[in-house]
Amino acid sequence: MSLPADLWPEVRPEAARRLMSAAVESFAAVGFHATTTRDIATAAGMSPAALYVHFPSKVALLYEISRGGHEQTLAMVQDVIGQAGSPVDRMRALVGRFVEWHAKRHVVARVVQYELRSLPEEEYAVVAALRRRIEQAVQGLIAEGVRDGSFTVPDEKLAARAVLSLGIDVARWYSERARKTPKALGREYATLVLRMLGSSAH
Amino acid sequence: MSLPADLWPEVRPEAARRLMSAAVESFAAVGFHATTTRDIATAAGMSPAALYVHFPSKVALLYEISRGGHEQTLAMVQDVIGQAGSPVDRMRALVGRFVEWHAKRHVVARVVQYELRSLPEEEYAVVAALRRRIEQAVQGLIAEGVRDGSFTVPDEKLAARAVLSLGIDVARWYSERARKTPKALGREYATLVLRMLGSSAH
DNA sequence: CCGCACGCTAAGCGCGTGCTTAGGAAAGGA
DNA sequence: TCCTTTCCTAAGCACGCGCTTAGCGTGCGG
Repeated sequence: MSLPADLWPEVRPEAARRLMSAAVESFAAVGFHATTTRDIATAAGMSPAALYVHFPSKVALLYEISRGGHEQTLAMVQDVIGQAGSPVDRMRALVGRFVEWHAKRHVVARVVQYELRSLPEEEYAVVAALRRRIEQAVQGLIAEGVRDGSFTVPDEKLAARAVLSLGIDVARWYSERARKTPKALGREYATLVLRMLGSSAH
Repeated sequence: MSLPADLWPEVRPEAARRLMSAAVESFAAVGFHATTTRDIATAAGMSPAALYVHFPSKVALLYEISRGGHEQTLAMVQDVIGQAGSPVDRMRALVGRFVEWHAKRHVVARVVQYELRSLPEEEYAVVAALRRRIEQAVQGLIAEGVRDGSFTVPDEKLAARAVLSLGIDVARWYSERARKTPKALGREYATLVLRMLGSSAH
């Protein structure tokens, strides 16, 4: 379960990035509370005290990872939805990219999606606001498709939730041993989603 | 977030059941590792030492909850799939029941679905075997539908995984504040799934 | 009525945790 | 060449954890 060094290329110094990478691996593997600062530091090739040079606390490290991952996801969703194209085309692209991201980055996606409750209240509120924006963007796209007749769903909010569920749950089960590439998975899931939304154009 | 006392009616004595209920609540709320034996015992109205009268360890408590939940789920899946009826009818019933179970029992479902990695290796193997049987049963039903022409999916295994993902992810987001009842949610998700599987009979 | 068994508690143990502190090494700038 | 800053380590602190133990109370059976 390797983590590309390009996950957070902008993080400086390199030692902080190594700590984040080590933290992501362990948070994904065993969870935030089962991960110790000694685990993180050792995996980063440092002593436990070094963690506190770069981060104020262990949970601050989780917050950086969580916020960054959510910001990346929101930016990607907004980028796709903001493109020109029919709701069907944009939904196909959105699901393809969303699922691909969760498959390709399933390690960090697992932390992003499943360690929310380990965040303190204020930090959780920040991340929850990002999540709402993602869901609202997807729901908006579905509403557009309903208006122009491409989609037929009785409950737009529920449909948005189902679409996101499929992508989010990829983080739970995808692994390097999966036979399907992230891109292929994204394409197939896009087909499933368009059918689910009642689109005949697929 | 209340838990019906009928979740494990067969567990005796009543003190053990109170401990399991308290454990489920806390495991669902903050996770296995963030839950302490003092948390569990206090919520059950006992001292920490009392836990060890009924369970050999904290993780044994988790295993009881996890195995029981998986057995209930497998029994329900096998019951539905074993009924007479077309693949479309049985899939509609299956998704309806599966989603309803995860919504209604979202607290224990959250423990069942998201605390697997906290189980020791041998206990995990037992639960993983139960999960494979669930997935194989769903995949078998999809294959039947493909054979009789009711479903059209390029990848039966992936379709089974997507179907289960929708249900499993309900455990993550459903709450008492959800506007939709578990039964209504099950019905709507069944419609979405039948469309997803390419069935026109819905 | 007495003794035994069961269920529980109070108190504690040994260990591991998140985080702190004092000091050292290396690099860079004056 | 010397001083300052940055990054790190070794060592440790205070606390909380999972679990154990000795003893008590209650209920039941002989």
